[in-house]
Amino acid sequence: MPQPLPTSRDVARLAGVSQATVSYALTGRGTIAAATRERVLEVAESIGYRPNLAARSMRTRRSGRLAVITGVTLDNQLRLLAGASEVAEAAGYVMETHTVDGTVDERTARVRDLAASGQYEGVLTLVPVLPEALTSGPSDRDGEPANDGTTPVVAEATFDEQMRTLGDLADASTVEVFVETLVAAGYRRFAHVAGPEQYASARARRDVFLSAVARAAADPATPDVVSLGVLGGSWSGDDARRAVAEIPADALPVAVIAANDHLAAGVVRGAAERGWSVPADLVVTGWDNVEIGALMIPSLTTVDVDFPEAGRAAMRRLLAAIRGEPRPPAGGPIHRLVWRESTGPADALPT
Amino acid sequence: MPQPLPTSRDVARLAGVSQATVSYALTGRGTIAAATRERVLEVAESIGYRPNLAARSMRTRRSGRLAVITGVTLDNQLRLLAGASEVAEAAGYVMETHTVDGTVDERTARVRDLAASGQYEGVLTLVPVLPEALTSGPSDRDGEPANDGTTPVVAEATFDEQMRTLGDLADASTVEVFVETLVAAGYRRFAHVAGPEQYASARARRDVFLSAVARAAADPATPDVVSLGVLGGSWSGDDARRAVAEIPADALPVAVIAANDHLAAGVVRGAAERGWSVPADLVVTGWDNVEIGALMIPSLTTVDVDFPEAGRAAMRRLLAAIRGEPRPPAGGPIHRLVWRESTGPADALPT
DNA sequence: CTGAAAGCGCTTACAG
DNA sequence: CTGAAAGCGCTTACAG
Repeated sequence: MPQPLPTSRDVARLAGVSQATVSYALTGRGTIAAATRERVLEVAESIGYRPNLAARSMRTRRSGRLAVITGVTLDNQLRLLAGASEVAEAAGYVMETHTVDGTVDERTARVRDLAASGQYEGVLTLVPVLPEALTSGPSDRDGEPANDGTTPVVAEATFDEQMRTLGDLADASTVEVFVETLVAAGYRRFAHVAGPEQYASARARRDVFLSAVARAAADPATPDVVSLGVLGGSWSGDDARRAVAEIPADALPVAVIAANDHLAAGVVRGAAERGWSVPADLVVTGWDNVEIGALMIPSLTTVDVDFPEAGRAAMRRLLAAIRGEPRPPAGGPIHRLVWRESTGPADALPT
Repeated sequence: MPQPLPTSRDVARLAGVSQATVSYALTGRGTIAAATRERVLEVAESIGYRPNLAARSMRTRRSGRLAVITGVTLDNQLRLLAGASEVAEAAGYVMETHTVDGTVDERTARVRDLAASGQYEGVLTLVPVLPEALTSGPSDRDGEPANDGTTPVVAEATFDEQMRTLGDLADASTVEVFVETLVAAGYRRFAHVAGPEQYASARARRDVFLSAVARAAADPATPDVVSLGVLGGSWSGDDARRAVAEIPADALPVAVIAANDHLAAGVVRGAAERGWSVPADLVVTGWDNVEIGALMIPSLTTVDVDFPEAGRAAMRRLLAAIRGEPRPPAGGPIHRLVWRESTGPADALPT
């Protein structure tokens, strides 16, 4: 049933040339007369010839394929993948996606395994892994080479020695801006509704929250700033809703930094259930700029994350590593604060 | 720098056997003594031998790879892909994702091209294409073979002769349940906030809305049921918010069927801007069951869509086509109505 | 139960 | 500028 596909030998026979000439005509590599080249291309086209990529790959030892490791949970990963795929395709690579689950060690093992498989010219992981799985490019000054293999492995995010996460997406420094801005606007009591401990981004946001509030409290100008603590600990908006019950009633007005928009939506709902008004009694910030957040009542103050750009940047780093080029310069910032109704009227806050 | 990976010849030499024996030991195909097999496996393991898949593929003429075509827009696609990938991996295939954009004709051409490339054992498209791009399996009674190629092509959704979409995800029949239930609850004036014309799912929801309202109006028991028309026409929640302005003020109470949750959120906000209360003055339904919809005030009545199952089902159909098996039986329903606050108190509506 | 040999479809020095 | 030949790493009849 599977009728044989035409091969370069067929093209050669029909065009009255050798297989080598067909190869030269198609790849544009050797030297070849324009007329010959044209005739070969015509014949190839006419019989619907498509080079067998497996054969080509075996001969050239280049698979033209990249592996991208993604996690199971976040919807945002698709936008990351779209950005990465855009850059990979433009560079002539096909991207294969592998989904991993499990602990850091398991993810790290999976990444090493894919790199060792020899099937790929490079591996990009969008989920954090231990540094030992990564190769460092020739000009990558800031990390010691850990993977001695031959396949470059690059990560969007990695763990440093204290198991903190480094990477664009895990950068939580905008939480500091939230806190400072709200302190300047007069808020004194702060709470954080955190995401799960095992998420690097969740830990980063929590840590920045705690240090920013501590710094404000240490500031002689605002000695009355106080942290009401870290609540929650999952990505469930319903948990966030329940967490509002733990905020003391006499703490109003209170400012809540939620680890993402779903949690922020839960906080709004939890506040309503206690008869609190947002933003009059409680202000809240989210993260991710989910589309619906702009339409909620009140609309959510949040952090817009340029996922496609993060994906593109990560893929650019992988391509550079494959080509032995220096690590490309960082692109623009991928985080942007979006102030909306959930933190009060715009004129009460800086833009 | 790229130090050569060990080959089956290396394993053979080290184990003191022939290359053929190594192949038999690894694939478990020929007949081989248990002791020999074990020794070969040990050697292979010890030198970290991994078969070169390109070479194997060239010899067996089986690539072990499937192409999945996905669109650029919907976040939900990731969940579809996850389901499809689960089934593909379990069957021993690697899945490669290709993103397409453009018109139906362009998408159709792209799918045909991928099928003709000979790189894949099968192609699954999650975006609608014309039937001419599809192959029909040997036992696929309900469609004539259009693609004469050798690579099976299966679609999650396809267009019929009237360019209507057929497929699980495009099934909009639950819109009918929304309308009928709201008519039974006493609502008489209905509006639809539609998605973009070029989306099959948007067209299907609009069509079912129109026919369901027409049917209710034709029912002697409810002759006063009336359609206020189709508003909107994009996936932008902000457009939906503005569309509320087109609803006549004297139409209250009104029931709005929105094509998805983002649009429904826009409708809620648009209603608030006109001083209308949801659900007292206006009830609204969405689609997709986005996580945040359960936390909004009011929470959104919606349709939960089992995207992973839709992906699994589509991949099962592709695998059956590849194996020449009959089309697998349909799984359970992938749509489930979720009644929430945006259509009024639960006790006023059936569950 | 095991090995020698052919061949999958390409590309690439090397001659001419 | 073009062709003959080798070889990428596997698998698979076919002998033995």
